Order: sequence, then structure tokens, then C-alpha cells
Amino acid sequence: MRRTSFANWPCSIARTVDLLGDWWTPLVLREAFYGIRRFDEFQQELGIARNTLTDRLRRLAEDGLLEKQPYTHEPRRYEYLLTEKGRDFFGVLLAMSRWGDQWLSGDEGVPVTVHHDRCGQDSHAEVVCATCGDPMRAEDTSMRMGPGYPEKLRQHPAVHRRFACA
Amino acid sequence: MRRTSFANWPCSIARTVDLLGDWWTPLVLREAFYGIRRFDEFQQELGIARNTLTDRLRRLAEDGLLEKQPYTHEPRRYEYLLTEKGRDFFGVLLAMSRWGDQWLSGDEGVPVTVHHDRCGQDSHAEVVCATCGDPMRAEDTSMRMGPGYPEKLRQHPAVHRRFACA
DNA sequence: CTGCTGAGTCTTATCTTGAGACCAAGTATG
DNA sequence: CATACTTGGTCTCAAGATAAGACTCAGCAG
Repeated sequence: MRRTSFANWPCSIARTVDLLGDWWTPLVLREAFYGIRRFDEFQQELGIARNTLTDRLRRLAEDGLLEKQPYTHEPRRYEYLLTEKGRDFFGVLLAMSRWGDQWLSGDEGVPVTVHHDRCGQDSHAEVVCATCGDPMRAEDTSMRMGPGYPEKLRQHPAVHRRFACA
Repeated sequence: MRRTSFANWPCSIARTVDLLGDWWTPLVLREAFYGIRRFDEFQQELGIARNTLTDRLRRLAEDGLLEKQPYTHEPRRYEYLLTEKGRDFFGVLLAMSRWGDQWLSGDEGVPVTVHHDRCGQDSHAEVVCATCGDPMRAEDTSMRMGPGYPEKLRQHPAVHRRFACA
């Protein structure tokens, strides 16, 4: 049966998962960051089934992370370019990559190193508080309902429990 | 046919996707960060099918992100607690959340705000370079083969192209 | 005329997921 | 004592998603 959509959940994680929470979408985006643009290139690099790739590229374009643009007229052929929204997703991939480097690498070390051209160092990503710059850990971070939290859910007891309302 | 496993790809993103790249796993983890520990609580909060939840909890425990611990003896009942490896995944969820806040929120604002108890401010996550502290963007970041990159792939022409080797 | 390239579509078989029934052990209720 | 309830699952079946690979279509090369 069709999976429930998370798009209307009052949670940005769920909405993000709804857009790209399958096995291929993050990898398609990773390829795009590596400079891949064309259907057949994506297909060959990833080994993804062609129909599945068609579907993922279409959805990423619909959701505004990729832009489908013709690059020849006759015959009409297309390439897929990252939009600003798509490029901004780079941080999420870096965070995933960093977690994997730390917890999934074997003795032989990390498979890929990240070089920050701006400071010129081999480095890695860190998720910090935009205000104070310190790392954001689960222990010293708390969630509260924001302005976009649906009115009708605010008074729900389960929601009150979750956000530890007084 | 069975989906190919990404576990052996020379890429931490792929390995991470392999562990938690489906619709439910990130949400199960999010619930864990909200303090949820028991089977039925996860099930009710998420509305996930029970058999699917069984599978996700088992895999998260096998992969070392959750620990399954008995909390009563007779009858034997279990709760699922975040390990250090699991707690460290918080950064990835924050990065996803931040991206969703920025690109998926409507006019009414973000559904959930993040409060950084350490500095006492309502804030949001940012992915920065661990060395210089500046934001890490796709434009000024490059990837290179690390020590854990498989020897036999190093000389492959497609790999050379990808990492722009001289 | 034949074959090649790019960007797909179509078919079929297999896998994954959801819904909901069922189960087992202990506990509370009448 | 009989019944119902709670927790943490398992089992079955139907429906949706995915993989593999053949096929298509338009233009171009030899």
C-alpha cells in the first residue's frame, strides 16, 4: 500500500525525509555535486535502474532541487543542474558524510577527504549553533513549537508531553 | 530484485544512506531524541506499521545506534536507548531540519524552533569547516581520495575524472 | 543502409510496506 | 475465578516500489 506522506507533518525533518528519504535521491544529489549532469552519466555512475532514475530526476526537478534544461535543440536533449535550493543541500550531505567517516570507517581510514579551499586545509564538517558557534549536541539543545506549528495540534496532550510544556 | 547494498562503496554518504536511507529510520531516531524509548510509543507517535517498526529497531540496534535493554524482568520488556553513535547522529538531523526550515516552510514560519541551551538563544544549525569555522559550501569545497579509498579503484579512469586527478 | 548516441519508456519478476489479525505473559478488574 | 488490558511483538495477505533489461525515437556518422 502507498506509504503515508510526511509532507504535512509539523516537522522539517519529516518534510525533508518526505522529499529525499529513499536510497537513491541523496546519491543522485551527490553525483550532481560531483558535476554529473546527464541522464546516462547518472545511470552509469550509480548503476540505478533507468526507470527509477527517471522518477528521481523528475521528482528532484519538481521539488526545485534540480533544473531540467535543454542543451541541444535537434535532437532535444536535457541536462540536470543544481538550483540554489539543491546546492544548499550540500551541508546535509556533508553532515551525513562526516558521521559515516567517524562511525563507519575501518582501520584503513576514511575513503574520501574533504578539502576546504577557502582556508586551504583538509578538514571535515561540523554542525554548530549559528549564534554562538559551539557544536550543537542533543544534550544541550531543546525543541520548541515555532510559529508554523499547526494551531489545532498545539493543545494536544501528546504534543504537550513532547515539548515539555508547563 | 533486491536493492544493491551501498555498504562497500568508497563513500561515507553511501554507507550512511545504506544504514538509514529509508523513510522511517530517520524518524525513528528523531523520536528517540524526543525521549521515546518503547515499541508502542514509537508505533503510536509515528503511525508506522508494527512489522516495519520491528525491522527498523532491530537494524538500528544491530548497527549500534540504539541499544535494546530489558527494563522489567517478568514479563521481559524492552526499551531502546540511544548509544553514543546514535546520539552523534543528531547533527545530521539538525542539518536536515535546518534545510527543511529554510526551503520548505510556508508563510507561517518554521514548525519547530531550536533552542541552544548552552548559549541560551533560539538559533539554528549551521554546517561549518571544523578547521576555520567558516560555512562549508559546495563552491569552496573539494573532495579527494582518502587513505581508505580502495586501491584497485584508484587507477580507474572514471574515478580519476571524478576527483580531477592530474 | 547500418549502426551509434542520448534520453528515456515498457514489461515482468521480485522486494518492501501497510493493515490488521493474532499471540503470549503478566496484571488489573469485577 | 473469569475477563479484559498492556507490552512487544509475529503472521498473512494485498498493494506499491524497484531492478533488469528489451525496446523506442530522432538525429547523426560512416
